[in-house]
Amino acid sequence: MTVNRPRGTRDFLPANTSRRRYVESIMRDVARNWGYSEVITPTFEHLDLFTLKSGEGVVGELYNFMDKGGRAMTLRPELTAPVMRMYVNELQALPKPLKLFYFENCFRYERPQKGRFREFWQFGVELIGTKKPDSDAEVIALANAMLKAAGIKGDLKIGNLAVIRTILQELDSETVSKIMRLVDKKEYEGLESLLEEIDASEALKSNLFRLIKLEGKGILPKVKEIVGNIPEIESFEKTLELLDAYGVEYSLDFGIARGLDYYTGMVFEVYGEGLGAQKQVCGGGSYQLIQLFGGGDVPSTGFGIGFDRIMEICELVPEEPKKLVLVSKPVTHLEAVKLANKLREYVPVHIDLMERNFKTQLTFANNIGADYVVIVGEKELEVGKLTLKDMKSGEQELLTVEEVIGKVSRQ
RNA sequence: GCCGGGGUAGGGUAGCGGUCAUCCUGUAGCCCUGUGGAGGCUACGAUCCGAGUUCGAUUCUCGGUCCCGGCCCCA
Repeated sequence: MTVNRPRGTRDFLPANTSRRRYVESIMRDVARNWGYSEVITPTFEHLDLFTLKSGEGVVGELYNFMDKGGRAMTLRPELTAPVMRMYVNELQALPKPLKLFYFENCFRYERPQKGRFREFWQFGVELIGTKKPDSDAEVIALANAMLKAAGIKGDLKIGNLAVIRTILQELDSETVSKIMRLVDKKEYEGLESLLEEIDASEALKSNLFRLIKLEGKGILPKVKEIVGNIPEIESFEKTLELLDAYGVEYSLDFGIARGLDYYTGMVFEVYGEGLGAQKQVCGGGSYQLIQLFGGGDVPSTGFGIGFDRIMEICELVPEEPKKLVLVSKPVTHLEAVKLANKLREYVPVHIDLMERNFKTQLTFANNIGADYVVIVGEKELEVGKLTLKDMKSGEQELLTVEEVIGKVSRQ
């Protein structure tokens, strides 16, 4: 009987793993260069953390369990809530703005499909303590920079929930949620019948439909016509101005509603090219969560990047280091081991571990795509040198250890 | 939770009620005890699981499971 991977999980083979690590390191570098610090939170948390944020309904999509002390726990389904919890628990006194990022695996009990797994990796950023136009702009620009660094082509759409909330202000919050959901999905027929059902005013209906049908970059004046010059628009305008300065390309979409209610103002999403039904690679916005977890009235802005979806369309390939195989004979093997120790300070070195004969060691070098073979044989040791063979050209020369090091570590 | 398409050695495949289940590739070893990529030989290795139909099931039926895509959901 063989044991298989749990459903919705993946094994990452060497080539894939090295690609993932490579892209990961590129994205980490970008975040660090923007002044963000990495944090790690626990793989599992109290179930409450997530039901508090997303409602009891999420339990169905969680890998939750009772621990041996009878506590309700769950593997984390996302990282914004844990990071906010961490902030409330121990980071409240740090100077603002507080700039954090994370890159961890998350777990959701869902039906797997293209770009959706039960264990998946999320890269994300949280900027805590401000909601000025500059902070919104920086977060969007950082998301854009990270995706760009990973070579991802996608559509960036930016919206602002204050606008739609202004239009819907006369309605109760439950109805607002329903409407936002339909707006987000662009289900206009369903929206129309819902508005009919709740007997919404003509003004509301026409304002709403005018708003969500606006597209493109220069629509802000029209938005002002619809909702008036509310302060949020002024601030939003500054954010966009800053984004232009950052050189970020985007379009506006006031139909972005982003699921839950804690998003307050700016929201944005990025859709990757070349993905299936699950093509959103990045989503974020400004939100209010800290109070919910027992902290102060502190605003934040953040985003999450679906790393697995990035890898699906990312074409970056890391440059592999030169590989070297040491070929030895039984009588020279100990010398070869000593040499391996030395060479491993410079390049990845393979040495025979299977007591194979000379020829088979060479075949092995060929099979693993070695760039160099260093022969440690009697003839070489007699004259205190080594044979370096270039596996591409087949050429070989007799060199001292220092000369070998010089040659193989040159690139 | 729902819908569709799938599941034959590690990877890729053929067979589709009836001899020992096909071929390619891979891995290990040998031919070949100091020179790789070719060739030959040998070994390893599979019908997803369970029930049913049948004299007989890899093949047909049902259920499960897993994979792929989609729906729902998407924090």
